[in-house]
Amino acid sequence: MSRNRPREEQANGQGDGVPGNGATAVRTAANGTAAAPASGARPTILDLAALCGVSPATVSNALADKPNVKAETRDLVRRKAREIGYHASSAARGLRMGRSWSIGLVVGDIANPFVPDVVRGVEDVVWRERKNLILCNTDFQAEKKTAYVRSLLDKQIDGMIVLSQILDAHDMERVAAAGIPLVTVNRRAPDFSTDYVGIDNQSGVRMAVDYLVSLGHRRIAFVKGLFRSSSADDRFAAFQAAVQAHGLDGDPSLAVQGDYSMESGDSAARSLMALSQRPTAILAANDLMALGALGALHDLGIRVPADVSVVGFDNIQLAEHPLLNLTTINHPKRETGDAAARLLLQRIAGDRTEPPRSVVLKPSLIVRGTTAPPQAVPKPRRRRPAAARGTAEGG
Amino acid sequence: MSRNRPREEQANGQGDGVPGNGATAVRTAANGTAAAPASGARPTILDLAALCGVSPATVSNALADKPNVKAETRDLVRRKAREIGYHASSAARGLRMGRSWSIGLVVGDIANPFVPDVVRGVEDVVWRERKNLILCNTDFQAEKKTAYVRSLLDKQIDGMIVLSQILDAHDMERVAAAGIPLVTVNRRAPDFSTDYVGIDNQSGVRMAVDYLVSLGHRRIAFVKGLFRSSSADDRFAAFQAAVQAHGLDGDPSLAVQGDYSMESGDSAARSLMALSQRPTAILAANDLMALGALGALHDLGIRVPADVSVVGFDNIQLAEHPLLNLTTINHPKRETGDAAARLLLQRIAGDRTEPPRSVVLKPSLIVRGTTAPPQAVPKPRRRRPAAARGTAEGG
DNA sequence: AACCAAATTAAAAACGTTTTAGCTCCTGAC
DNA sequence: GTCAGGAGCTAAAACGTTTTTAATTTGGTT
Repeated sequence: MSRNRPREEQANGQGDGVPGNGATAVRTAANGTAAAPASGARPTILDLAALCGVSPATVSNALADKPNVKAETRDLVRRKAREIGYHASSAARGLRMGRSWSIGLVVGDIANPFVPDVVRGVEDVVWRERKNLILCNTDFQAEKKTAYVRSLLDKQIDGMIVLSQILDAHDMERVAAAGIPLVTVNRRAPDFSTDYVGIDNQSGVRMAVDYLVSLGHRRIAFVKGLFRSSSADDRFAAFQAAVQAHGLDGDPSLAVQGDYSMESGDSAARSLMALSQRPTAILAANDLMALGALGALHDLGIRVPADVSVVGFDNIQLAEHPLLNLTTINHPKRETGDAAARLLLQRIAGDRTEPPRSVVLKPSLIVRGTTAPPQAVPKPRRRRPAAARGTAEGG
Repeated sequence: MSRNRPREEQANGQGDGVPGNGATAVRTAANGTAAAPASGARPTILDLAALCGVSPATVSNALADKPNVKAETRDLVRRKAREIGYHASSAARGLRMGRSWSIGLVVGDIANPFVPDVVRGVEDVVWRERKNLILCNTDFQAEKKTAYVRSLLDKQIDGMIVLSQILDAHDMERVAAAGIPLVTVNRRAPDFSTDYVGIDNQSGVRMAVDYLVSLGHRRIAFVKGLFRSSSADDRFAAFQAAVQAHGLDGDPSLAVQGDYSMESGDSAARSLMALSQRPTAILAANDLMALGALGALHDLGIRVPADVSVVGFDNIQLAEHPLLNLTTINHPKRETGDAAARLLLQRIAGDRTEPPRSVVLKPSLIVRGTTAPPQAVPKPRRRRPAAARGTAEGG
């Protein structure tokens, strides 16, 4: 190892007395006393220190822009560092400082079209601080969740964002014990103990129901989401409340269970259409199920929106395709990720003992082509009923 | 700090002379000599060693299941480790061993519906080895790409997967110099120097063209993808070759430039329909553009597939929705991620000097409802022409 | 009883940083 | 001419592992 004698090197470099003289330093490195790193291995702070004729401590301080190093020296170090392509080892730094400059992002299923958009939001702000994102896909399995959390803690992540699911008590406790900040998204910790970002599900559902009622609908069906994922309960509860508020028919057979998948939306619609007294409108707890319903209705030859109106929730990217043209409640996905990341970064930088904060984003109604007054046009279907309505943001 | 005197502790534990005696060890820990970790801080290997009355080296060996430790001791250590919740610090381990058990995944835009599916494939296999995935979203920006690569190298990642883009020469060189394995996906390194996973674009496009020709189409338009993303050139070249092979009209105005976005598909279709001599079929380099075209045709009142057939490429999730029902070429996305991860893991575990390998996956034709013989039904549009065709896998 | 090989374990040296405590100049004030 | 104080730097101690080398114990033979 060439770097076993920094002492000599330092004396040498110092003796030159001209720290600003790059040529001298280069010659020093090249003349056989071997300040340059071994060819293959990446340079360490010792190599750089030797090359600059200063101590590792000074190199560290110079690169960190600490005030206790002469401007001249700082610049020299910086220049040489760039020259030899020196970059501090994250592992060493992490070990010493007890952090990793990466944040863990725990999602249920990255392939769900809702998720990547919020991931984008997170990435955007995390990137600005040059932190890394560790993606953990749990498939909603408890075991995988626990294992990932443990792994993240071992890595001493700076913080953690959990999307559309909750950690079990043990994991939660571990995270708290490790003192790493946690932001939950779309699903609150049972004890409200963490920072939280979500959407006002109640007002979102309310908007949808109000709108349908304003169109004249009285029998409105609801396709529920799965309990384990984002606030399905909230949305259903809100639906029930809204229905009651309007004094509508609270027929329990109008509420059917889905699991947030397109298939479940498909079968939900089929079972609803099999009812002796059909609903005139279907509100689904997410867009995927709404789209599934749309597909089923199409297959059944039931016209949308002439025979049945359909409303989704989330406003995923493809919902606005002219052939789908789904009326839905917009969930600000990117903003959600953005807010979660901001909250997390603030918590990381600031006081960890402050009480938990919440950010509740506002949904909005997006009226497209799958909604109309009930029994509107009992004639043969026109080319694209209500398509001319276009995309308008309501609320 | 309670852990400042491991020496005494060890001597103490050793004096007991009964390493197998758990009770003794526990008493040792409890009797005030402080073998237990300080309340808040997480336990280190020293704490555990003291608690078990053995040296840190033995603990390490025991946990790593090295053969040179007595079964009895190993079990004791394991038990106690679990008891106090000991987990090795990744930073320390990484520093010592020069690796990080995480792999970097560089994507252009996670919000592109194609991407999450391949990410799932990667995650699945990476998870099996309990490695972490660091997600890097480059937005196809050179600067962001370079910065991420550097950050990944600082982290001493075990390996790297780059999706649908290429690293510039400098970055490539850095990665090579660091000796970390790299797998490129959908886009080969210019010098073929890395492992590669892709799809046979040529045969995919060929299938699509063959199918359209077999339906009777002679004027087939092509919507090109953007150079910077996945093998747009390959697909266009393959299109030209196929057209030529069938002796079709090679009218250059039938090839229009897109950028893989839905909007570009929309405007491509509009400009194609503005031609004095319209194409009877449109083949797009990806599904998003094909769906964009579908939307535009719908707006223009042009019937699909009666007036114009549309074929996509990739088979993204929503392409199979009954209302879109897009005929397309399936790109095995999950398998792509799977293969890339496998290749990478093999390279990490095995010989890094072996010549680079390639995995080229086979596309397949998925016939759905957006294709039909040209001029098939010049009568008023039926409810869903060709919908009954359903989903059949061809090829 | 002594010796040897094998089986276990311990000690110590890395790994590459950051930070604390001190050291050495130098400057200006007394 | 000394002293205080600050600027600029260095030495050395962590941080928590793994691995190499050395030491010790164990058990079997003579």
